[in-house]
Amino acid sequence: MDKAQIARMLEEIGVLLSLKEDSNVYEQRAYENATRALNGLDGDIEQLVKDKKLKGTPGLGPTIIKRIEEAINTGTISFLDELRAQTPAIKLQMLRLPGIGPKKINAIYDHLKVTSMAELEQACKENKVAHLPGFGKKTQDKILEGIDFLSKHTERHRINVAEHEAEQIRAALATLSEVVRLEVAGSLRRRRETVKDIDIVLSVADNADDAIRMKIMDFFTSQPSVATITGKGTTKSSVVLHSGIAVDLRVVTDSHFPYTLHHFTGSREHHIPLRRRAQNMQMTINDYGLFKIVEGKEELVPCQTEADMYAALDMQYVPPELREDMGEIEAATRYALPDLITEHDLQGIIHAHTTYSDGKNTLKEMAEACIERGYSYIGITDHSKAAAYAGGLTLQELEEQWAEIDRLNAEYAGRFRILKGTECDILRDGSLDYDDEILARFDFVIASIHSNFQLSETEQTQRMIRAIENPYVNIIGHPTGRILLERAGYAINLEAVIDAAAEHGVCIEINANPARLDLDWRYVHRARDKGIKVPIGPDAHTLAGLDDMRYGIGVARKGWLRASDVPNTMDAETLLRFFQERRNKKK
DNA sequence: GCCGTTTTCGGCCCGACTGTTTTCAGTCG
Repeated sequence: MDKAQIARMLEEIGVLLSLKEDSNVYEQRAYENATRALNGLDGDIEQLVKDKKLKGTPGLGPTIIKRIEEAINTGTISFLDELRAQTPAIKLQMLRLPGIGPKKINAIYDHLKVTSMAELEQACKENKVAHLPGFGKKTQDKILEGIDFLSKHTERHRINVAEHEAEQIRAALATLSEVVRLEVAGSLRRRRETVKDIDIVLSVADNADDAIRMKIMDFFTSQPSVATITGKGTTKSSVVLHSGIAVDLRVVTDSHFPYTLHHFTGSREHHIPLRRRAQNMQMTINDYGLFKIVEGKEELVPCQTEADMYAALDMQYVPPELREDMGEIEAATRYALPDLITEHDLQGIIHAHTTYSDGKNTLKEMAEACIERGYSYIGITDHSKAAAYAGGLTLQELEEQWAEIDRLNAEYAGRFRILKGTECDILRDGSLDYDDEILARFDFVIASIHSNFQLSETEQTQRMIRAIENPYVNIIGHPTGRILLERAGYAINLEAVIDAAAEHGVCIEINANPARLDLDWRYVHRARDKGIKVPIGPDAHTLAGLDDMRYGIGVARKGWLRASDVPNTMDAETLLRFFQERRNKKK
C-alpha cells in the first residue's frame, strides 16, 4: 500500500461524499485537501505512519489519519467500502455531465431510479426530467447535450493541442484595435500537462461601451475553428471548437484586467488559501478587484498587474506555474520562491534522434536546426541495438555516426558542438544494452526503459535502480514511460528511483515531448530537493520536435526548478565535465 | 473533517451565471 494508492482512496471518498444525500461540502473538501497533503508528503507512508509522523501535517486531522492507518493495516478503508456500497454507479457517471451536480443527480436518481446513461437519455426524451421539482425544459436539454458531448469527446487535451488552438484565437483577437490587454489564462497559463478548456481574458478601454464588447464577441464566436456557440454575452462567451476543446472568452475594462486575469488563471486550490490570507489582512479578493475593508466598506486597492496584487498581500509575486497550492503561498510570504528557469537559460539540447535510428531528420539537419534556434550544442541519442523496432544502432553503425559527428564538429570549429550520446535500453534485468567498453566511448548516456512494461513494481524499480548504479549512466530517460491520455506509466516506485539517483549522482530528465512530460512536475519538486539535476530533453524525432522544449520548461517551472538545477543551461564544456565527473568518481 | 495572534465551536473563498423561481438553489471556475 503506497502513498498514491491511499491518496486515490481519499480522493474517492471525497467524490462519493459529494453524492451522499446529506453531504457536507466541507467534509468533502477536507478529503480533497487531505489527498493533496498526502501526495505532497515526502518519505515512505508506512514508515511515516509507524513513526506517528503524520500528526501535525496541515490537512490531515485525527479522523483522516485513522483512515490512512486503517488503509495501511488492513489494505482497505471501511468508510470507503460503505460509501461505495451506498453509491450507485450511475451517480458517478452523471457527475461528468456539465451543469449537473450532486443535488440534481440525487433528485434525478431518487425520483426516476435510472441505472444507466441510456435510461437517463430515455427519461429526458420522455420529458420526465423536465417535470421534476427544480428542473425544467432547459435543464433536460442540457443533460441531453451533455450525454451527446461525453459520447463524442474525451475530457482533457494535451497542452500542445490546446496551446495551438488558443494561440490561433489569441492572435486573431490581437488584431482588433479595441483590445488593450489580452492573455490566455487558466490551466494552460499554469502549464498543466493536460487541460480541460481554454480561458482567454481580454480588456477594453474603461470607457468602452457594450457595442464594442459585442463586436469583439461576434468576432470571437465567428472564428473558423469554432464549431458551436454555447453562450454569448457582453462579458463572457463560450464556444466549443471542432477539436472538441471548449473556449471561454472574458471581456473586462482594463482597470479590472489584472484581477480578472488572476482569477481565471487559478488554480482554485491556490485561491482558497490566498483569499484566507487576504481576509486575515482585512482584505477581500474577487474577479474584479482586491479590496481593503475599512470601517466595513470595501476600498479598491489599485493594481496595474498581478505583481501589484501579490505585493498588496505582502508577498512575493507567484508565477502562474506555481499556483497549485503546493507550498508556494507559504514560500512567497517568506520571499523565498525560487528564481525559475526560463527558455532563455537553455544553452543546448540533450536527447534527440536522427535517421541513424528512428528520427526523421539527418544528423546535420538536426544540428543546423539547433543553430537556427540559438542553441550551442545538441546531444544526439539514437536508440541502442536492442531497440530493433526503432532501428537501434549496432557497434558498426555507432562508428559511422561518431565519424560523421567528428567531421561535422570539425566543420563547426567550435561555433557549435554535437555531443555523442545514446538512449540506451535498460534490459529486463536492469543491465544496459551496450557493454561498459562501448558506453565509455560516449560523451554521455541516457538509460531508458522501452520493454517489459508489465513487470511488478518491485521488479521494475529494482531494474531501474540497477541501471542507475551503472557508472556510465548519466540520465534516466522518461522515468515512468507514461503516454498522457493514452497509457499509464509502468509500475515503479518513483521515490525509490529518486533516492537512488540522488545517491549515485544520476540525473532524471524531464522529457519535453508533450505526450510524455515525464518526470511529472509533482515529482520534479521532490527530485530537486534531493539535489538531483534535471535536464530538459525534447526526445526530438523531427526538426519540429526541437520546439517541444517549451513544454519541458513549463514542467521545470511547475517543479520549482532554477537554471542551476538544469544541466543543459551549462555550456558544452562544463556539461561534458559534469558528465565525466560521475565516471571518475566511480572508478 | 479541519482548524485556531479574539475562537476547542462555528466557521470554512467568492461571485457570476443559469434556470427556476417570484427570492433563490445549484453549478462552475
